[in-house]
Amino acid sequence: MTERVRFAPSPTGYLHIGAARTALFNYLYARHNGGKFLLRIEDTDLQRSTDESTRSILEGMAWLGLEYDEEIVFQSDNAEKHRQAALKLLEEGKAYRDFTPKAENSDKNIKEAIAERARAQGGDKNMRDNPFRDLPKEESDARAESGELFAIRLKVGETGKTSFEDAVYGTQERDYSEIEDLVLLRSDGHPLYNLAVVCDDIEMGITTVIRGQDHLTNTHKQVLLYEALGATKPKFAHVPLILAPGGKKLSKRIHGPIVSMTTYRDEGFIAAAFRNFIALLGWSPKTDQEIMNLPEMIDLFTLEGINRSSAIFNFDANNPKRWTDDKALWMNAEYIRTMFLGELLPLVKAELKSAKLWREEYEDEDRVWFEKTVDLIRSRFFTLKDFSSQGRAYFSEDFDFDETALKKNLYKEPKLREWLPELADKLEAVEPFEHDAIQAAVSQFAEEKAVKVGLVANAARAAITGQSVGASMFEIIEHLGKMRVTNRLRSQLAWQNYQGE
RNA sequence: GGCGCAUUGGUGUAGUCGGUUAACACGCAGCCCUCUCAAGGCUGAGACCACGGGUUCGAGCCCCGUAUGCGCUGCCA
Repeated sequence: MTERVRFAPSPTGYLHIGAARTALFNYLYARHNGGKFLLRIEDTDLQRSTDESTRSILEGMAWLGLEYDEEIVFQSDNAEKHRQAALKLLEEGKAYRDFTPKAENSDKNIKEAIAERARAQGGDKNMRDNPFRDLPKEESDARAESGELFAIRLKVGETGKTSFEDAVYGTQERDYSEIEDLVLLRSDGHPLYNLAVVCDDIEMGITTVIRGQDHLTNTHKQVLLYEALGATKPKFAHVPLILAPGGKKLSKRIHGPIVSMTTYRDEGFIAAAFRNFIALLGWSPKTDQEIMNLPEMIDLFTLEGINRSSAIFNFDANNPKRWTDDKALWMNAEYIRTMFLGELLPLVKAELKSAKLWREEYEDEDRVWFEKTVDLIRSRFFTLKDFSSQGRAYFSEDFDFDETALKKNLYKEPKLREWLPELADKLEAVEPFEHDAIQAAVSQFAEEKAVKVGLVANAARAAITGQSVGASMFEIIEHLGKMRVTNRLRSQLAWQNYQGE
């Protein structure tokens, strides 16, 4: 039987990092087993669902390269089928009408309210005490016909327990006494989550459900539904949650854009790198290999490799250098410096375009120069953003001078103000304008001034690139060319704010 | 409150049928390389494997308890 799995996000916000990982795992599982990866948008909560969210989820998945098979299923389109299923269960006596008037829940602090109520009841709550549970059919029918509103609840058995085999957490059991008679259909006829999920999973022929561990207890209710509906239940695999530092829940409200997939795209992450990073949160190939491309990941992925404890996504909101997980940043840098140049170029192009630094010549007569530039500077960069910030001097004459570069490499030796233009004159005469000849010229110049080569080279770097760090100075000089280099060395721009030391 | 799940260095993870100096990666410190910074190479700090009891000649691995965290407990998803 071919495996069919699905990713089923509710469109109530952007694509959350945890959801993205769930999608990834589903995708990997499907591809590893030659199965189908389906997408279902769970938009049954009309109040909170938005098209904007759906678009953002789709964008995030496309960015990560998670292509789904078959048409997207919108859960709201199936509402009528869900209702029919509930009615069928009612007909068969497996569900009952509950005429209790709907309690108005203010959705503010609803979680706390529920927990509070549960605490007050203690552990003695009898899940089978609904007065309408055993209402005679005739009376129930009569009240319904008279127009009285009712919800439909599943009639959970008096004794017994549900059980299922979880591929990650092992055998799971739950006594019926712990499961309430869950509402299937709201009194306004609106089908609820558990019913909708089960109906759709059956309809879509889902064979394995891979989802967050927060659904582990929901699964027992769904197992009951599969049984009532006479359907065979799929395999289940619950994946551990991704938490914020300190083991707290990673939430949009508290942690902001750090949890959104789009943030990483917008902040210059390589999709392959981020995908690689989140794959390793809660899953391991059980080898020392960490850098994996998609085909390798697909090849190595198994449910057995998923572990049970939740992972912490590390970051420090107060430290700009650690705005997101260290390892994610490292991995992105690793990808930037080792990926095929041909794959990196379009990404750099997009970044330069958005920073208004892109010139069409880079794809035409300056193509080779552009490629060499990217290759020259990429090894020190962490994100694509660095190409337009730290790397700005390579693409524009209008760049800023880094404060450290100014103080450490220029202002410390005031004579450099005269020396640099002199160095420019010297370089002017270098022919051919190549690495070794340039190095010889700079060394000679340093010797004449009786200073270390490093002093001159670092000063030149500051004046030419605005940075205190970067590639070999001689390579940079050769690469940028005589014209730009001499102009920048003669320019007094860097000394504008010099106030003496 | 009840029920469920989890617990290996700061973080992500390895640890086969119980016998290891508890491994790898990120991060951190130092050294080498060097015109700087990365990269690379080398070295180091950091975990009595949450805690307490068992079982055993021997436990990170098995059992029980406790603590902590998380999840569920809704006519939300």
